[in-house]
Amino acid sequence: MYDLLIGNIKELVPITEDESKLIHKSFETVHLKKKQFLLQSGEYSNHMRFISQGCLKLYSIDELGAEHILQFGISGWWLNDLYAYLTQKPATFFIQAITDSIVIQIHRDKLNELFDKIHMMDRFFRIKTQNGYVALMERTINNMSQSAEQRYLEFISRYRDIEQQIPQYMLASYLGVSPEHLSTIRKNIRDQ
Amino acid sequence: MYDLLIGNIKELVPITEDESKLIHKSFETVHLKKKQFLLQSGEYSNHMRFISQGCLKLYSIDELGAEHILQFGISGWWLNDLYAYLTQKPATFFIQAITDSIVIQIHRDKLNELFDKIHMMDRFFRIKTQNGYVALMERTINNMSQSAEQRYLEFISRYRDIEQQIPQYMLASYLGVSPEHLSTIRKNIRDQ
DNA sequence: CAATTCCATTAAGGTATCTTAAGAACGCTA
DNA sequence: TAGCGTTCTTAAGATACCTTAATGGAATTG
Repeated sequence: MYDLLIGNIKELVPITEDESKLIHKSFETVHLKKKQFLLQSGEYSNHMRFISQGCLKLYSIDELGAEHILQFGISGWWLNDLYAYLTQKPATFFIQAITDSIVIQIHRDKLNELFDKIHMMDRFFRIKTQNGYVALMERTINNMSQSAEQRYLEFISRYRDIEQQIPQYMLASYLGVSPEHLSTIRKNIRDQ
Repeated sequence: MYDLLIGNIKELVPITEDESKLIHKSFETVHLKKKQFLLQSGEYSNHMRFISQGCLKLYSIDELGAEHILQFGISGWWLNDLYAYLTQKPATFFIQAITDSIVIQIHRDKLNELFDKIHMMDRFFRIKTQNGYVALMERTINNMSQSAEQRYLEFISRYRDIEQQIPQYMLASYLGVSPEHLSTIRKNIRDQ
């Protein structure tokens, strides 16, 4: 189960056998049932989280009670309310399991220890964060320059594996449209 | 002029006098006239860039020729097409001076040398990127959950110093609305 | 397996924002 | 200081997307 995590790290930076053991020991495992929360708004987010199995969503709820999904995560992805983690303020986001899931997480204190002991861990998270930043940048541009239909088509071609694990209204929330509108978009595509 | 850069680094991580000299030597200075380009789509982005003076914009142009501003940068900010820098692929964004500007930049090869020589530089860019990621995350949520008027009000209260350096149609592009609509938004606020 | 809740579809009317077009104000530069 | 390009404003008609509401099918639970 930890092979996925260690493999994920080794893809980007070299680590020794001893270091990978130390990393393994520093993480803990969390099992989640469908709809169970890993983090709720108001709580403190003290862990960096890696999805070993399943599918989760990161979302916020606005003043009107509407849910806005910022990110999905599946096996092999990192997922967190990074703002809450970094600032150590109460979270503004929720993280919830969409399907039964297994998450491997490390406490901030342990991670900071790793940063001091293993230079490559700093580099690993620098690169991971840069990649995450780039993906978010692309998404922002897409949201600004593309129609909902274009965004939908891009999502399903890019993340077919995610689309198959989530209900359609969640995808609508991620795309920033109402479920009804996503339904008519799909109808229009069908009718073409 | 480099004091701002060194200060910017020291705000986040400790570095020695020798290291700060090495950092200084590794950067180069670029002077830009208003409207001059620091990077154009199709070019390679081989530098990490820090704004010493002035105001610049990072934007893309979509298939219809419309400009979408992803980020402004002013004195003391880092600004780059991170995707092009990291992947070493041709840039998809433009970086252009809005006012006469001075940029301090470091070539990727030199920066990678610094990463190997100075552990804290890895950490510095990890934290910087995390902060940038968090800011972009907030912006994404705001774009999804707020009206154009709310986004405008938030921008001017948060970035008054930027608003004063840029024409209104550029702010419209950043907010993702037409200049005409931003104008009517302002009129509505006035009339309230 | 029946009941109930959840989810996707469809349609109608409403709202936010866009597009186009025109003119007014502003700020350079000759 | 006149002239010219740039930026901002206003308004009208068009469009994308939302809200509400109703229906039927699918999934979950007792």
